[in-house]
Amino acid sequence: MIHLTMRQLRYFDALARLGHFGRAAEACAISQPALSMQIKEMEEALGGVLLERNARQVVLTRFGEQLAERVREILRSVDELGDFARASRDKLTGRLRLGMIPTVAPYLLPKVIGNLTRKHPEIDIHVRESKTPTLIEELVEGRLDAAIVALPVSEPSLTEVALFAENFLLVRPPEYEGADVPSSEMLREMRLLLLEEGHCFRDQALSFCNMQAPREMLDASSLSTLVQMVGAGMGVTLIPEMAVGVETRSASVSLARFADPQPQRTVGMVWRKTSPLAKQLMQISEIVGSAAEGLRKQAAAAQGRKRRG
Amino acid sequence: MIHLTMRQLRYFDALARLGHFGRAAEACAISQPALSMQIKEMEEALGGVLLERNARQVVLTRFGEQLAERVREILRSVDELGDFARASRDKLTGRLRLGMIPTVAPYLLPKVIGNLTRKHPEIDIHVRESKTPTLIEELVEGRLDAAIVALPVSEPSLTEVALFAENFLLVRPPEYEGADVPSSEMLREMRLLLLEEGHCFRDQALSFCNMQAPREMLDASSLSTLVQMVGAGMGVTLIPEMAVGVETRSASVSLARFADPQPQRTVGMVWRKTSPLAKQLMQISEIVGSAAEGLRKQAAAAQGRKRRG
DNA sequence: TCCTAACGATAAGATTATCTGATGAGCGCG
DNA sequence: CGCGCTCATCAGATAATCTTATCGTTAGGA
Repeated sequence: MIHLTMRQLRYFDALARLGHFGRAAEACAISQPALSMQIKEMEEALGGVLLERNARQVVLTRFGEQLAERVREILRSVDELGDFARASRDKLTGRLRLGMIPTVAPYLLPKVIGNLTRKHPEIDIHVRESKTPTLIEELVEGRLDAAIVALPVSEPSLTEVALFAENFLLVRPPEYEGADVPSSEMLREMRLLLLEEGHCFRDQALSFCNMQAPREMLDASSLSTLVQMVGAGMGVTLIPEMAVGVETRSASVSLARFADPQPQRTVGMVWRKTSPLAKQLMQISEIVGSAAEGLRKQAAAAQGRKRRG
Repeated sequence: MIHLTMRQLRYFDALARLGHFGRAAEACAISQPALSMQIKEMEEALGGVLLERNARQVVLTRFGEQLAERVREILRSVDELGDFARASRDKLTGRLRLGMIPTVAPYLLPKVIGNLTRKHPEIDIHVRESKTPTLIEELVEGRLDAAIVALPVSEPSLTEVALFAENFLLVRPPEYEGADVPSSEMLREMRLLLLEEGHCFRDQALSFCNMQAPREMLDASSLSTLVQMVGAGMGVTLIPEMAVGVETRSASVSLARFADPQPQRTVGMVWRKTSPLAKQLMQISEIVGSAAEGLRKQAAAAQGRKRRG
């Protein structure tokens, strides 16, 4: 019977991911020779070459590639044993790797971390901010425990829970204050500023206006930048309610609410259906949801002040 | 992050299976203290008690039980990495754990082992002889690579390939030689000797006669015994064609073939759909099939001699 | 009630596996 | 042609794991 160790699997996984002995060793917090040796032993144990060492790079053989997939799956299961153990103890404790999209994170995160650590001091939150596809991939692969994204995700292996829905508000240069709110058709005639490609919020905004992406190449990398651009008179944009408090506080822009049906998005939390933390995550989603609720109330108040001010 | 080793998983698996530190240690080919230590470390790593050490026995906790299931699954995947590696090398080589039912094994096995090792000298065949349910269980759990049983098995996780169909012949005491062959209805009036419970061949025989099990408690544990009992005038029985050569050579019994539709069974080979050896197993099934073909020709010749002799 | 056998836990020393740091060899690039 | 980057190899150090011997507990029989 072939004798593989967990070490070998972990090292190989790192190597397969990074394609570089030195960096993989660093990721495993060991020296490069240690990794080389384990990989070599693994190849001997399996009786096949896992990767080709070309001068400038390391490439997985077809065999190595297929094996890497299986190994990843195994490591995921092994890591889940730990989660399962924690869940069995039935307390909200230990590491929680949480992903968030960039149009939610800056506004929701402080509140979430505050509420969560207040209610569960033993919890150890690691947050990663990425766009939806990256988050989903990491989630499915077990490198995240849960993610907060715009729904729907429609990934069959994931459970999704809606946290809240929020409207999009129109941000215009200050001289528009009090002007009529344009319909979605009229928006198409205006210069609409957008986030760069890959942000789901960009697509949602475009979809509301029922338009293609303009080819102006002025895309911003954050909502904050967008609002600044509007303040500079470069055009108009949309932002989610949640961002109102933070983003319009110090900018000289005019905020307006669309007529019904207002554009909106649903933000929710997703996790692997098979996650042993399911029960805990459901609890957490409630905490996050109420944090968001509080935030939206603040934002509404801020908008009121803004409009009156 | 929790650090579990493959050792710990293997030792725990053995312990969960055997429920006994000493025997589990023996199964792992280590000393009992070594196993105790690893289990203890595993419990510490997971932060939960895996089993209760009562004075006379060890019992898995609910947590341990659930964990054991996951661990088994993981170990199965890990072991399959080896199989996968072999399969990738695309040669028929290495260990092959093959199960067979007792009404096939004694007749087919010598020929199969001969043919297989002749064509593939590097193959290392381990055979286990058990009744169908045991074989299927071990197969599904990854403790066997393939099994030869009577079809259908109807286990959704298994692939089944028919190897051959064989008729059942009537075995009577010698004085019946040349007498009319009874119909299946008439069989019910005769004293039909059967294998003990659990053999699929017993059920197939009963089903052909369309009858319940008689309550005579004379069940035999092998076809060989059955034929001897017939020779001693205790009744009649059925045997599969394949057994004719071996079982009636030295017994003074009369063989007769039923009128069509003759009773029969289909013998086939099964393996996990997910087995990385699938390709190889398909090849092997062909070799086994042709071995069986040869055997059945021999058996037919033997029957001819018997009838004439 | 006491003794014994069975069982799992513990401890000390030996053994094996794994790691580090130094160094070597192959290769692309300036 | 030598430099820098990369992975492989080696020797000695360190850490993980094992074995043997022994202990404490408990159930069952004398």
